[in-house]
Amino acid sequence: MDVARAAQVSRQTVSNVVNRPYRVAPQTLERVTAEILRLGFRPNLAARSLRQERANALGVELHAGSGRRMGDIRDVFLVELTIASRQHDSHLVPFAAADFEHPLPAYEDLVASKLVDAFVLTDTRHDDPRPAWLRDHGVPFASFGRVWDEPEFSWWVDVDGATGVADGVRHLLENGYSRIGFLGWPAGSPIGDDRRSGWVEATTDAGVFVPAWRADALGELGAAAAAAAPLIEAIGPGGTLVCASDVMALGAWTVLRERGLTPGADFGLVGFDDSDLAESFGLTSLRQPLTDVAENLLSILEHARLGGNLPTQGTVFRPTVVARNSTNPLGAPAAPATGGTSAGNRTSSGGST
Amino acid sequence: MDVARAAQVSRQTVSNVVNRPYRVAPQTLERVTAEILRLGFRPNLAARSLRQERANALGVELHAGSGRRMGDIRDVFLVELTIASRQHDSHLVPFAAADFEHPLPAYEDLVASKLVDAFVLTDTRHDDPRPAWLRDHGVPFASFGRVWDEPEFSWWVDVDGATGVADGVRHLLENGYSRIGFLGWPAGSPIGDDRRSGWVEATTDAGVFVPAWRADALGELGAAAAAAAPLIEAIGPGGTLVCASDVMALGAWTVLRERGLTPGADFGLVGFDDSDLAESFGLTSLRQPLTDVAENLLSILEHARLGGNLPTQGTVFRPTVVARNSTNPLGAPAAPATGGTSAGNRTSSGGST
DNA sequence: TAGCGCTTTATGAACGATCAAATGAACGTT
DNA sequence: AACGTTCATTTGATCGTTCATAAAGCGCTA
Repeated sequence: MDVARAAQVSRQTVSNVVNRPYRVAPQTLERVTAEILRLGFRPNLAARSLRQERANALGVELHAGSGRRMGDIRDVFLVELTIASRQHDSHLVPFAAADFEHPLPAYEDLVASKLVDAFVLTDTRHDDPRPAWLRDHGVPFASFGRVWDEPEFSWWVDVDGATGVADGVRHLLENGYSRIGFLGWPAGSPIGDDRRSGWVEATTDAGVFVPAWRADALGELGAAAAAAAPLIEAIGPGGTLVCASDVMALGAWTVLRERGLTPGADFGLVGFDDSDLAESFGLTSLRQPLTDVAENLLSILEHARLGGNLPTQGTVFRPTVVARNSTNPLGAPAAPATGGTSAGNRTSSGGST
Repeated sequence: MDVARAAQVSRQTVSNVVNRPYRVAPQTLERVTAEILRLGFRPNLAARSLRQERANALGVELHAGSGRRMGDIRDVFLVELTIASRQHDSHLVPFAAADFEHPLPAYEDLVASKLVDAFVLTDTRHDDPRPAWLRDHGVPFASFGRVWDEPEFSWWVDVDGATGVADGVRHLLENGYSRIGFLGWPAGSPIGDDRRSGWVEATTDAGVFVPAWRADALGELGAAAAAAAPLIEAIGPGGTLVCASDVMALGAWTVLRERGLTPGADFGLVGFDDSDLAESFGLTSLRQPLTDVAENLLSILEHARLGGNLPTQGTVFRPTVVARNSTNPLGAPAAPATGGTSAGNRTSSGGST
C-alpha cells in the first residue's frame, strides 16, 4: 500500500487511522493522515466489503408499476435517503423487481450476492410477502410505513396523518376560517382513515365539527372535483376544505376557479404531501418530514448492526403546515403565486409521538 | 466453494459456468448449473469487483437543490435506469453532492473508492465542471442531455423537443384544430428554443403559422396563466396551445376553466413531459421515451468497456404524443377523465434521428 | 532489575472470486 | 507410435482490505 510506505507504517496502521483513529498515537495519526490526503487515498470498498462480509449498502425497491409510488413524494424521499445513507457510511442500491407482483426473487438476488445487507421497505401493504421473508432469512430491514401484518415488528417510521390534518385544521382556525370540511378517500384505507380522524378530532375540539361536511373520492382529480362540488356548495363561501392529498385539493381548486372563487380569499384549501403541485398552485399543504424519516430509518438499521438502543415501537413523525395563498383569507392575488414558503426543500421539524 | 464440491469440479469451472458457459462441456454445464440452482449460489459481487477491478456500478447524481430535477420526470427516469442497469449486469449508486454547487468531490470519492466505474450525468449545463473532470480522469460517462461545452463528445442521448412539438402540432391538425399557438420559455434556453422551433416549423409547413400566437413565461404556474390569458383571447375559441411543459399547459388550463371553457371541446391543449399532472388533468402531452434513453445510455457505457461500436454523434429520441381529452374536440366530459391512454407507463416507441 | 500492564504497531491469514498459465484428454495426421 | 492441435478443466497467484493475534515500546511497582 502506497500510503503505508510513504508514512513508514504498516498497512494495518493505515487501516486503523481510517477506521479507529483513537487507537493510533497522535503523531502517527497526523503523519498518516497527511499522506492519505496527499495521495488522495480512499479504501477500496470492494475489498473492505469482501473482508468484512458486509456491503454497507441498502436495497431500495422502486416499484415500476403505475401507482404505488408513494404519492408524489418518492423522488424527494429517495434524495433524503441518499443523503442520510452517506452520513451513515453506506449507500443505496435501488432496484426494481422484474415482476412487481412477486418481488421476492429480486430481494433474494441482492441478499445472496451480498450486494446489500439490509433493506428499506416502502409501500407496505396487507399480505405483503416481504417482511416475513426478510425476517425468516435474517435480513435486517426498516420500513417507511407501518408493517401491518407483523404487529410486534417495530422498526418502522411513519407520518402522523391525523395530527397533520389536525394541524391543518388549527391553521385554518388561526387564520380566521371556521367552516371546515374534509375531502378524503372512502373509509377502509388505513392512511385515509387516519387523516380523516384528525379532521374529526380537531374540529370537534374546536366545536366546529359538522359530520355532513365530508365527502370521499378516489385519487383521480376528476372524481375529487366531482365530490368536492356539492361539498363546496354545502359549506358555502368563506368555508374551507382539508383534503387527503394535494391532487384532491386541486380537484377542489378547479371547482372553485370555475365558480369564480379565489382559493384563500373566498374559500380555504389545504392539501397533503406538499408535492410540486402544491407549490405551483400556491396550495397550503402538509409536508412530510422526510429528512427525519430517512435519518431515522438509517439510524435504526445502524443500531441494528452495532447493537444500539432500538425502538420498541414504531416511530411517528408529525408533518408541518406549509402555508401558501390557499389559506390566506386576506385576498391573495388571483393567479397562484410564486409559492409561499418555498425556501429550502429540506426541513428538519417534526417530533415523535 | 460449496457448489464446486457438490458438482465435483474446481472452483474455476464454476466460475466458467457462470461467466463463460460456452467454454464448459454440456454435461458439466448441466451438472454444475443444477447444483447452483439447488444451493441458490450467487457470486459474491464484492469479491468479483475486487478481483476484476471493476464495480459494475454506475453513479447517478441526485441534485438535492430545488429545481434542477429534470422537470417531473426524474423519478421515472431513475426507474428506467434502474431496470436498464439490471439488464446490463450492473446497478446504480445514487448520490448527492454535499454542496451541489461543487459536485466534484462527490465524484472523486466514488471513483477513488472504486464504488462505481462510470457515471450517468443529467442536468448538464454550460460551464458544467463535471464532463471535463471525468474526461481528464479517464472515467467513462454518458449524459442524458447534450454536453454543451465539449462539442466532440458524443456519448449523450437527448430528446428531440422540436420534433416532439411538431408531432403535437400535427396531432392537433389531425384532430381538426387549425389555430395553434405556443406557450414557452423566453428565448435563450436551448431546450425552450428547441421546442418552440418545432411549433414554428410544423405550423409553417401546414400554412397555419401565426407569429403573434406566441407567449413566453417562466416555469411557474401563475406566470404561465398570466401569459396564457391574452394568448387564449387572441387565438379565440376553437383554438389551441402547445406548451413547453405540463405545468405551463396547466396554467392555460386554469385560464380556460375560469372562462367556462372545456379543454378539448372548446380549446385544445398540449403539454410536454407527460408527468403525473398530465394524467390527472386529462392533458394531452408529449412523453419522453425514457425507456429508450436509459437503455441507450447503458448500452453506450457497456460498449465503451467492451469496445463495441460507439456513437460518433449524440443520439436523439423522439417523444410520443399521449392523447387525452384536452385535444379531443368532440366534447369530452367536463371533469378531467381517468386519463386517456394511461395503460402501461413503459413505452418503447420512438426512433432515433 | 525483573516483571507486569498498557498502549501502539506489525505480521500472517483470510474474505471469495477471477486471471494467467498449466495440465490432461481426445483426436487426427504423418 | 509419436506428434501437434484443440477443447475442457485445474492449479496457484492475486485483487486490497480487515481480523486475530503477536510483538515491541514504555512506564511503574515490587
